[in-house]
Amino acid sequence: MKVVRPSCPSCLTKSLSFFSDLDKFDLINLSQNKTCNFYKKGHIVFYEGRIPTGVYCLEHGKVKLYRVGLDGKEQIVRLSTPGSLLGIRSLLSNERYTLSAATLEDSVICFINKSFFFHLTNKYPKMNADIVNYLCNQLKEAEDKIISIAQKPVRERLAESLLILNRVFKPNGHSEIKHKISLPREDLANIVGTATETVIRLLHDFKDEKLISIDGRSITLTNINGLKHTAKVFE
Amino acid sequence: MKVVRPSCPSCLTKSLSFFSDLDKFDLINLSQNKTCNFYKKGHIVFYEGRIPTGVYCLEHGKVKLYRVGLDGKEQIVRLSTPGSLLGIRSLLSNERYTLSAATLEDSVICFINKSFFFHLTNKYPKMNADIVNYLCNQLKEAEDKIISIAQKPVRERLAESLLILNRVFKPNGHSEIKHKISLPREDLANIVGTATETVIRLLHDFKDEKLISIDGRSITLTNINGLKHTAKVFE
DNA sequence: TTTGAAAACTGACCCAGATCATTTTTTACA
DNA sequence: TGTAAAAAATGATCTGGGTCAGTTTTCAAA
Repeated sequence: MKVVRPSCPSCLTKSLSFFSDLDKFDLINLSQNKTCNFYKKGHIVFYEGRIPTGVYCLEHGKVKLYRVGLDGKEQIVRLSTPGSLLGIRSLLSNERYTLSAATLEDSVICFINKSFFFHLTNKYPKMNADIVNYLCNQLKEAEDKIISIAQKPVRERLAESLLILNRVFKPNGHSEIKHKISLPREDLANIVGTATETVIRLLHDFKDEKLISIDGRSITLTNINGLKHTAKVFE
Repeated sequence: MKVVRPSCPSCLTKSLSFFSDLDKFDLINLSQNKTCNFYKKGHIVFYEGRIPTGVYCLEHGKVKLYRVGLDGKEQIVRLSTPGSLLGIRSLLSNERYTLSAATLEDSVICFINKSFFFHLTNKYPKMNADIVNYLCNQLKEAEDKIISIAQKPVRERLAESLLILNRVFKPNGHSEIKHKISLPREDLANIVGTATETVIRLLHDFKDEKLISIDGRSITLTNINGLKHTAKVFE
């Protein structure tokens, strides 16, 4: 875990994040009050059960938030992309982390301590409003997931998850370009809430149905509308 | 749906709610700015898809929040008890309702319009903090439910749900007294995320195992620790 | 370029829990 | 108090998808 020193005023993900309204002075301040680390793929950012002492800001890379069940099986609850704050829920409600976070690829993650973060939220009311909005969105997505897992068969859920991953894993701003989803089948299974073997079998079916193409470990969606149809997603 | 007129300053659920810090003046103001209705058991408070114009405050009774799937099967996402605000998530994130709300028993529910509600949240910063906390809790509970549905067998989930219902349906403050859970088996199934017949069979098993007693339609938990054990809940 | 460990894949088998059809019990209300 | 409709209960059957035990492929490091 290497220490790196990106500066906040020039941070590329700033515009995506909660810090977009900070003035120049506070951005420099933020730069000085944060610590920033490089995490190799697969490394753990924080563990469930630990007490938060601040908040993590994902600058580059991808992170999974998950919980490990009694039988050792993990359930991925959410994926995070650059600009997201990790662990903010536990910090705000003053509780231990209820999820663990691990990187899905090499990532750069900054850490901002509690007191400085709250100093900022107090100074910028807009930040508070953004945070409320963020929590609302997460709640909506969590409720969607409850309904999806409770009611839809695995086939539909997998199609749904592939569509979501396609959005999440898309390179910045290039929505039209076909890109690869590169995630172990096991992680995919832990997102969908099923067994790895079932994911593999269904991916094979999807390939036969020309919905996706598989190249080694990575997946490309070749028929988005077809997938929406099999996912029974209509909007 | 009868109009009733309980006064906010003397509202019994005030102390449980987000309005506990309002001064006398604003409580009287709130009384005058709200409309309050009596809803018979089973009636709908709001429908998924509608645009919120304010927020509902449950004064008396019980409410289920649910979504109906494509096949007509409903999934209950959450239950609300007196003092809760209904529909606040959609109001705050300025979206349509994503869930429907219906009463589980005769209830009294007040409605506070958007502008007056935001007037209050602006005036009382504590209200904002309480709301953030409330959202955090709901998010945590939603995430718990995702993991529970994805990983636990129905038997464990049913035991878990009975324990939660026992807390939710408990008469005010009397935690030690054994009371009846009176909820149709179908609703119970829609909470757990399973078929009604499966709930009935498992309740029968629980009865045989002396974990609960069944009296007609209502259920009493007779062995809380036993249920915790079958639910694999440890805290 | 080789190689060995990890990931992906395949096949066989099985069971938790869904579905459907029917009977019995409960409860609301005439 | 009787009765009809709703809810609960029971039985039979079926299947989606989990589990286990292997084989094959991929890929990163030597």
